[in-house]
Amino acid sequence: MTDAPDLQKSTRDQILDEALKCFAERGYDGTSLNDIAAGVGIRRPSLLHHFPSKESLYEDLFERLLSDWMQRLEASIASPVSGWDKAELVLRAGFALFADTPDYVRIMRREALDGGGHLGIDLAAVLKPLFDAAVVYLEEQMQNGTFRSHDARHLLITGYGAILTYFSDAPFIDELLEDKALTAQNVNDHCEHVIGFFRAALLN
Amino acid sequence: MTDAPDLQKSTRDQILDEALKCFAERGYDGTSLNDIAAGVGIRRPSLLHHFPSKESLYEDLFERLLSDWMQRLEASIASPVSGWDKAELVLRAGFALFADTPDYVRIMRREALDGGGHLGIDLAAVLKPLFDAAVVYLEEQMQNGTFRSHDARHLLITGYGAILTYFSDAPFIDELLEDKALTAQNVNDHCEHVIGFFRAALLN
DNA sequence: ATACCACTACCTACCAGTAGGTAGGCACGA
DNA sequence: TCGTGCCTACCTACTGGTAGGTAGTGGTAT
Repeated sequence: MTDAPDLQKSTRDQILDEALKCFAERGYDGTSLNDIAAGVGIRRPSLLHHFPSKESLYEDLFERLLSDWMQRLEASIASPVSGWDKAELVLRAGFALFADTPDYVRIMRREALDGGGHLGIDLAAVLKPLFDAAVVYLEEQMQNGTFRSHDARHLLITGYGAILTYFSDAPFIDELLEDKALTAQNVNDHCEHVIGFFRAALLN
Repeated sequence: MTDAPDLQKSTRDQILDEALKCFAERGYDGTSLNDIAAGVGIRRPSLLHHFPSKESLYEDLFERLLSDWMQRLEASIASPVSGWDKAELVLRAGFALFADTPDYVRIMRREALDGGGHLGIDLAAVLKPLFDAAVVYLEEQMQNGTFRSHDARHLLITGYGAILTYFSDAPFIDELLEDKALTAQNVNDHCEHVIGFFRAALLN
C-alpha cells in the first residue's frame, strides 16, 4: 500500500509491459517466455513465479486490456449527444484509445485474425453487444434521414477495419507514407481524414 | 476455383496448398512442418525433400501469391476507363481477388502486422508503386472536381483497411454477423456496401 | 538484541516434448 | 543404372514448466 514515489515498477508490472510489447510485435507463438524474461532482466523460472503459465500471462494481459477498452468506449457511447455529433464523438474516442495503446491494437488484430479461438476469451462475444447497439443507432439515424442509407452492419465493419488497420498495420503503413505512422501529427491527420470521410458519406 | 482432380496434383502443389491453409490459419510461428506434412499425408523429411527449409517454403508461397495479386490488380489498373468508373473497377477487382483467395489475405495481413520484417520479402516495397500511382490518380480527380477533396494517402489507407479487414478478420466477423462472412451473398453485400460508401464520400 | 519462522523473489539445473533439419536406405520408373 | 520420392532414425536447439536451493525481509517469542 506504500504508494510512495514509484521509482521502479513492480516486477509483475514490468513483465506485463514487456509481454505486451513482445506479443504485439511477434504474436503469441512467436514470443517465448525467455524473450519476455530477458526483456525484464530475470530468468524464465522467475517469471513463472509471478504467472503460473504462458497462457495465463497472456490471458491476464488480454483481459486487462479488454476491460480498459470497454470502460473507455462505454464512457463515450453513454454520452448524451446525438446525430452526427455522437458518431464523431465515438470515432474520436476510438482513435484516442487506439493511439494511446497501439500495442493493444496489434494484439487485438492478431486475435481477430486467429478467430479468438486459441484462447479462452471470446473477443467477438464481448464486442457484439456494442456492435448491435451501434446497428440500432445507425438504423435510427438512417430512417429519420439524419444519415444517408447504408447497410448498418457492413458500415460498422468498414469503420472497424478502417480505423483499426491504421494502428495494427503501422509498421507497414510506415513504409507507404515514408514516415512513422504513429507520430502525433500523422495519427491526427488520419483521424481527421476518417472523420471527414465518414461525414461525407453519411451526411447530405 | 474448381481445381483439377487432386489425383493429378503434384506433391509439391499439395504441400503449397496445405501450407497456405496452415500459415493463413495459424501464422508462420504457429505452423509446424509436421502440421503441413500431416495434412498432405507424408512425413516431414519428405516435405523437406521438396523445399529446402520452412522459410523457403513460406517465401515460395508468398512470392507466388504476391505476383498473382500484382498481375490481377495491374490488369484492372491498366484499363482505360476513368473517373469514378475506374475507382469502382479497381475496388471490384480487389474484392474479387480477395474473395477468390481469402487465405492469401490472411497471410498478407499477418505480414503487414509483423511489418514484413521476419522474412526477406518487403511487402510494402512491392505495393508502394501502386500506392503512389493511386495517390497521383486520386489527386488529379480531386483537383479537377470529379472527386471531393480528401487526403489521398489517408484515403487509400482507409480503403485498404476497409476491404482487407473483411477478409482477414472473417472468423471474427462471422460472430458479429451471426453468419459466415465469406458466403457469396455476404461478400457481395459487403462489396456493394463499400462501393456505395466510397461513392457517397467521393462524389457530389 | 537475538534466535527463530514464514514468506517473497530470485536463482541454477533439470525435465519431457517438439521444433527444424540431416543422413542414409529402400522402392520404383525411365 | 540412375534419379526421384519417400521413409526411419537421428541430431541439436529450444520450448514451457518443475524441483530444489538461497538470499533477503519482516514479524515475533524469548
